[in-house]
Amino acid sequence: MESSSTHLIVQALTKAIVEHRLQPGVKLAEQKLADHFGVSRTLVRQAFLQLSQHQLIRLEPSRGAFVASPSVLEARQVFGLRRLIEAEMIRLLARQATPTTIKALKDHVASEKKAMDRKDTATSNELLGDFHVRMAEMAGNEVLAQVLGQLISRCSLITLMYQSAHAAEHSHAEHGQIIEALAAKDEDRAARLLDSHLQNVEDGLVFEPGTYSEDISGTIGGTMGSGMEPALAAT
Amino acid sequence: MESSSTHLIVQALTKAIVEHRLQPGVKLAEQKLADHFGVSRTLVRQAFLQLSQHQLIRLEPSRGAFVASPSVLEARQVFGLRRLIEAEMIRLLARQATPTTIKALKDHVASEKKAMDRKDTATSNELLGDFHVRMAEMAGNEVLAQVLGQLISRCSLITLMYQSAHAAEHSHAEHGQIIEALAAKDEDRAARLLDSHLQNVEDGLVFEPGTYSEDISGTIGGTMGSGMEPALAAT
DNA sequence: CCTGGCAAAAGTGTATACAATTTTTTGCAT
DNA sequence: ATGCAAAAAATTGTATACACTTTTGCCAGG
Repeated sequence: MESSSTHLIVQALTKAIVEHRLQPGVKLAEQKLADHFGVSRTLVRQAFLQLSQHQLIRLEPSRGAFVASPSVLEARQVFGLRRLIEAEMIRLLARQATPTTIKALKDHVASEKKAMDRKDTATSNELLGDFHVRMAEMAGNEVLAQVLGQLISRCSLITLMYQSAHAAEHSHAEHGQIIEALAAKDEDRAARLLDSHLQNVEDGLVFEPGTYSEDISGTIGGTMGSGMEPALAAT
Repeated sequence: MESSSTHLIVQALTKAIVEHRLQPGVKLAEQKLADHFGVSRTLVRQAFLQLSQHQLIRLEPSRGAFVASPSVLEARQVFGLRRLIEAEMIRLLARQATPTTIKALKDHVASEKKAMDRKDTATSNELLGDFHVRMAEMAGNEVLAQVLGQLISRCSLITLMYQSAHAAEHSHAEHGQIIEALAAKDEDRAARLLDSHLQNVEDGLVFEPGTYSEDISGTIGGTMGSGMEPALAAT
């Protein structure tokens, strides 16, 4: 089992959702997507199942799949869990960080910068999120990295829905500061910086009830891939 | 989407795996299970996809589904993450625990005892694990409860594979102590107790390389349900 | 003009069919 | 007997078919 076709579809849809080319609440029709990817509904459905487990879409019985629109409560809980996990993670990392680790993280932040400089918001959003996963990986716990990875995917959706105008220009700079603290083996400072980093993003969210219309049937398959630039929304 | 039939199959298989009626490495044939549940392979496959995301089975392309056999490394990482998450969780809980909370937890531990008294190892294992999920739920973060729930499922597999003879008779008693600390709003003590609780279980594991044969094709569909008593293996 | 309800269209849920792959069996030579 | 090769059987991967549910569009009645 586990065809790679399915995996490709999952990746394509995840990217589209995380990059906000598919907006929260939009319906995903099986046949349309099947045609778009040139496969049968079977594979699209398999992809749906995986995406729903990642909480990127929600499945309604007999009604279909919709891009998830996380509630305010859920948003707070996801951020809460991230803070909780990452707080400990970074202490682990600080204790065992080698020059190689630091170098890798610095390289990562450098590519963040490159993406931002050329105004490639899609890529820079992705990289800004990946920074945290990178840290988890280097803390030497794949399970942690995996769980955190999923939480961060969900954060992309959340930031799209609730992030206020200005948002995350600071994220990149804060990443740099965190690395410095890690390099200096200053566990406490690193933890403090990371926590306020996450707190900043969370505080930047505007939690207003009932934004986003439920099923503006956007041009799904049509724009997929050629899509417009996504909004800035990162961590 | 999301038929409840699929969900039933997932639950049945999860139960069978967690209760150790299906041993690590055993192959799960689609048609056999389909016949057993009286459905088509389609639904079994959907169930497989979900189980693989929960890391309870692994899918090998063109070869099929096998009950997962977590590596030593993975076992340590899962426990590591649990310790990390639960350490903070219990502090949250201690701060906001109400008499109602305490009552609910006490009731839970009471049902643990009942199951243990009547030597119902399957149920008591389940309840011992659920205790931790209960705490997560009461800490008021569903996302946390959900993530922790998955980790605990994986722990069942791990304890089966690596738990030494005596194992977790202490778990039940330790749960009681934790509740007392929570009731007393003694955050530090609760955290300490929980941490050593998890540490105890982890220490009880014997990590020896290459136990468990890979594909002893056990009587899968045949014994499902009537199965032998599972080993004691809990948290 | 709005509303309720019925029929058609579209879409989802599950089973089955068929192609592709892997595993097992068979038969032959060493 | 043992090992290898080809054939047969079993199993998985994907597509398609069909039943059932939801949505849409239309028309009659208010």
